[in-house]
Amino acid sequence: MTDFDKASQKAKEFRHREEEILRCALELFLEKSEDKVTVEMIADKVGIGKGTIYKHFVSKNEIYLRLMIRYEEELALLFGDLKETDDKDKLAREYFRFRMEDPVRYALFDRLEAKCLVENAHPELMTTLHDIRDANLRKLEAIITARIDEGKLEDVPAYFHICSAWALVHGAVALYHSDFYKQRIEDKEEFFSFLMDLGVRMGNRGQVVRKDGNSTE
Amino acid sequence: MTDFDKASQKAKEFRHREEEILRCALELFLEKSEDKVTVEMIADKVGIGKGTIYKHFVSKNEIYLRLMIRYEEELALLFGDLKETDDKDKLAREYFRFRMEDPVRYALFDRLEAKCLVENAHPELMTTLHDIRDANLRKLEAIITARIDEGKLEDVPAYFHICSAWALVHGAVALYHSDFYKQRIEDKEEFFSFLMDLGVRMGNRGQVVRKDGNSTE
Amino acid sequence: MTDFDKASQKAKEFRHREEEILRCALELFLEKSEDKVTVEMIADKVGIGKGTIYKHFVSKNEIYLRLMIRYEEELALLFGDLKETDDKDKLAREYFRFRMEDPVRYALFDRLEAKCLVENAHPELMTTLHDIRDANLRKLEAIITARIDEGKLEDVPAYFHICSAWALVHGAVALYHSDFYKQRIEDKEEFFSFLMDLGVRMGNRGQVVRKDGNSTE
Amino acid sequence: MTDFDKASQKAKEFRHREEEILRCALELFLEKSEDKVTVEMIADKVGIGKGTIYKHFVSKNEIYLRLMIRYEEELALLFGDLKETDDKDKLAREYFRFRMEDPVRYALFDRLEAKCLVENAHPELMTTLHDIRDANLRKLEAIITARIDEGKLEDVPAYFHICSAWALVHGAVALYHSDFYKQRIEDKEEFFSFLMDLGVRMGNRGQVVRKDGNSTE
DNA sequence: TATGAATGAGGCTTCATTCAT
DNA sequence: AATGAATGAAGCCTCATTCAT
Repeated sequence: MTDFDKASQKAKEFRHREEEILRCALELFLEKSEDKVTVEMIADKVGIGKGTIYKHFVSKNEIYLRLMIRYEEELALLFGDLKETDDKDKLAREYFRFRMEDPVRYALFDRLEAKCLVENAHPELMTTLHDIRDANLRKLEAIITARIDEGKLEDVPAYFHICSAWALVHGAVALYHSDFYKQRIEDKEEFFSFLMDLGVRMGNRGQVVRKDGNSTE
Repeated sequence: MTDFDKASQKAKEFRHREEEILRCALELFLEKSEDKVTVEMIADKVGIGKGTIYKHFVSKNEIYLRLMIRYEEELALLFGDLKETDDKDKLAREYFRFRMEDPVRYALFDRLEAKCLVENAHPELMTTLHDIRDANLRKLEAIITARIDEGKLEDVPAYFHICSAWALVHGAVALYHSDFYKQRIEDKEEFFSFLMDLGVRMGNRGQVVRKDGNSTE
Repeated sequence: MTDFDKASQKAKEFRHREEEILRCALELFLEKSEDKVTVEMIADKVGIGKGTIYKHFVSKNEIYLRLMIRYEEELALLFGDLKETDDKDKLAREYFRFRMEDPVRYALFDRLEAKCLVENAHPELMTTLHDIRDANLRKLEAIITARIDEGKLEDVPAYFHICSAWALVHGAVALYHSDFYKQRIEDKEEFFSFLMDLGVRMGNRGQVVRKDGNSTE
Repeated sequence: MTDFDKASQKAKEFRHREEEILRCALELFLEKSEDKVTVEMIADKVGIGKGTIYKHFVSKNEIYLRLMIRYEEELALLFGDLKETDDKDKLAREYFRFRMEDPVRYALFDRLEAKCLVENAHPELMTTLHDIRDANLRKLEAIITARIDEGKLEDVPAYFHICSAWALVHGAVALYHSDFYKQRIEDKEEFFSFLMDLGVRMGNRGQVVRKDGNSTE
C-alpha cells in the first residue's frame, strides 16, 4: 500500500468517525432531548474520548448544526429528483411524507435551530444551512410558479403556497408529538392521510367556493 | 381591622405576589428564552428575594406549568363564550386569532411543555393542564359534531377537524418565528389572512373537487 | 437586635468572607503561582463552596484585579501621608521600602496585570486600578516638580524621575526573585541598601560630573 | 553521494528543522503570550506535524528553556567581544542596549524562566542556562573588579555594580511594557537615553556629592 | 523518522435549590 | 413569611502528550 493510499485510508477512517459521532449524537438526542445529552455521553456511545469529539467539531453547537445541515441536504436530494413538470400535488405529498417520516427528528432540529439562533452559534454554518434551504426553496418556487401559470393553483405569490404547506406539515409534526392530542387521535394512519390530503389540496385552484357562492372550476 | 381581615389582607397580598411572579417570569421568558432567565432574575424583576419564589412555587418547572395552565384557561374563556350553534368558521377564526395574537408566547409554551414532559415535572399539574384542554376539546367537539351532522363538514371524526386546525395554527406560529421563512414573506398581513382562510375552509364540505372532477356540494 | 442590625451584621459577615477569599487567594498565589491555584483550592482554603466564590467575584480574573487594586490602594495610603514639602529622597526611600517589603507579592501583581491586559479582563476594574495609579502619580509629580523648581533635581520632565525610580525598584524586585543572582548576592541587606542609595540619589542635581568635568553644584 | 553524506545531510536537515521550530515558537510567543500558543500552532507555523516537535523536544517547557539558553548565549557573544581593558561605561551601555533592543523578548524570557522554575522543569537545562550566565558573570566581574582597582568605581563587591545595572535594565524593560507608564512617557527616546545615562553613571566613583557636600573626585 | 488522531485530566463557570436567620 | 448567602453537581471545553502507523 502506498503512502498515498495509507493517507487516504486514514482520512476515510477519520471521516467515518465523524459519521459515527453524528449518528450516535442524533440517536441520543432523539432518545433524551439534547440538553440531557452531554458531550461525554456521546463520546462514550461512540467509544472514543471526549477530546476526540473536539477534533471533529469545535463545539456541541456545531454538532447540532451539522445534523441540521444533513437533514436539509437529504431534503435537497428529495427535491433534486423532482422535475419542473412534476405535479404540485406529488411534490406536496413527497414533502409531507419526508417530514412526517421521522417527526421526532424534525422536531429535534426545529428546537436545535431555535437554540442556535438564540445563541448565535456558528453563523457561518447557519448560513450554510440557510443556503441549502434557499436552493430548495428556489426549486420549489419554480414548480409552484409553473403550476400557477397553468391555472392549477391560486394566483398568489408562490411562497404563499410553500409557506402554507410548510406550516401545515410543521403543525402535523408538532401534533404528532403533542402528548395530549396524540392520545386522542385513535386512527393515526387515517388521520394523517386526511391531513395530507388537506395539505395537498390546499391552495389548489377551483377548490373553493368563492364569495359569490360559485365553485370557480 | 379584625384579625380575620388582616389575615385575609395578607392572603390577598400573597396571592397578588404570586401574580407578579408569574407576570414577570413570563415577560422575561418572552424576552430572552427561558434557559437564559434565572430564578434570581425573576426575583429581581419582581423586587423580592429569591427564596420567596420558592414559597410560591416548588420549582422553576412549576412556574412553567402555571403559566401554561393560565394560557389554557384563557383559551377556555374564549371557548366559554361560544354557543353550540356558532359557526365552525367563526370558531376557527377565533381560535386562529387567539393563537396568532401572541405567537411568541404560544411558541414559548410549546417549548415549555416539551421540556416538562421530558423531565416528567409535576405530573399533577400536567394533568391539570390536560384536564382544561380536555374540557376545551369537548366543547369544540360538540360544535364540530353538530356541524358534521348538519352536513357542513366532512364526515370524519370530529377530532380530525380539530387536530387539522390545531396543526395549521401551530405551523403558522412556527412559521411566524422561523427566521428563514420570515424573511421571505413580504406581505405578512396578506399571507396570514390567506393562511387563515385556508384553515377556515379546511375540511368544509363541498370545498373540494372530488376525483371525478365535480364539486360535491 | 433589630432587623437593621441583623442585616448590617450579615453584610459585615459577607464582606468579611470576601476579605477571607482575597486573603486566602493571595496566600495561595504567593505560594504556588496563580496558574496552579484553582478556584476550588481557594474555596477549600477558605472553607467554603466553590460556588460561593462566584457570589463575590464574577471570575478568577476579578480576584486578580481586586488584589491588585488593594495593593495600589495601600500605596495610595503611603502617598497620602506625604506632604508637598517632603523631601524627594524621603519619598523615594519610602517607595523603595514599600515595594521591596514584599517583592513576591509585587512580582505576582506584575504578572497578574500582564495576564489581565492580554485577556482584556474586566476593563472597568482595570480602569479603576489605573485611576488609583493616576492619582498616586499626580501626587508624586507635584512633589517632584516642586523639587525641580527648587533646583534640587535635574530639570527634566517630572515623569523622567518617577519612571526611573519605578524602573529601578521594579528591577530590584525582579532581582530579588532571580534565582541566579539571588545566590550570588551574599550580603543582601547591604546590597539592597546600596541599591536604595543609588535610587535615592538618581537624578539628584549636581551629583554628576558634567562633560566639562566640573561638578555642577 | 555516500551513505555517510546522506546521513550527514539528514542530520543537517534535522538540525535545521530544530532551528525552525525554535524560531517559529519564539515568533508566536512574542506575538501572543506563551499560554495562548499551543504546540499545534507551532507545528502548523513550521509546517510539520505536532508529533515531530516531540522528536526534537521532550516538552513544551524544553522549548522555553532552549530559547532562553540561546538568548543567554547571544549575550555571551556580546561579552565575548569585550576586553578586560574596556571601559565599564561602554560595557554598561552595550548591556543596556542589548537588553532594550527587544524588550518584548526579554520580558518573555523572564516569564518563561519563572514558569520553569515553579514547575522545576528540566533541571539539567536550567543548570546549563545558569552555567552560561555564570560564565558571563565572571567575565563581567573581572572587568568591574579591574575598574574598582583603578578607583573608577565605588569600592563595593563587584556584583553590587552588576546587579544594580541588571536591576535598572530589567526595570527599564518592564517599564517599556507597562501600559500605564507607557502612556505617560511622551518622549520615549529621550527618556530611555536619560535612563541609560543614569545606569551608566550609577556607581561611578566621584559622581556623588558626599554628605560633606563635596564631590569626591 | 514523521505524523496527527486520540486522549482525559482538569479548569472555569452556572444556577436551581436549600436553609438558617 | 421573607430573605439571600451558600452550595455543589454538572457541563463545556482546552491542550500537552502519547502512540500506532
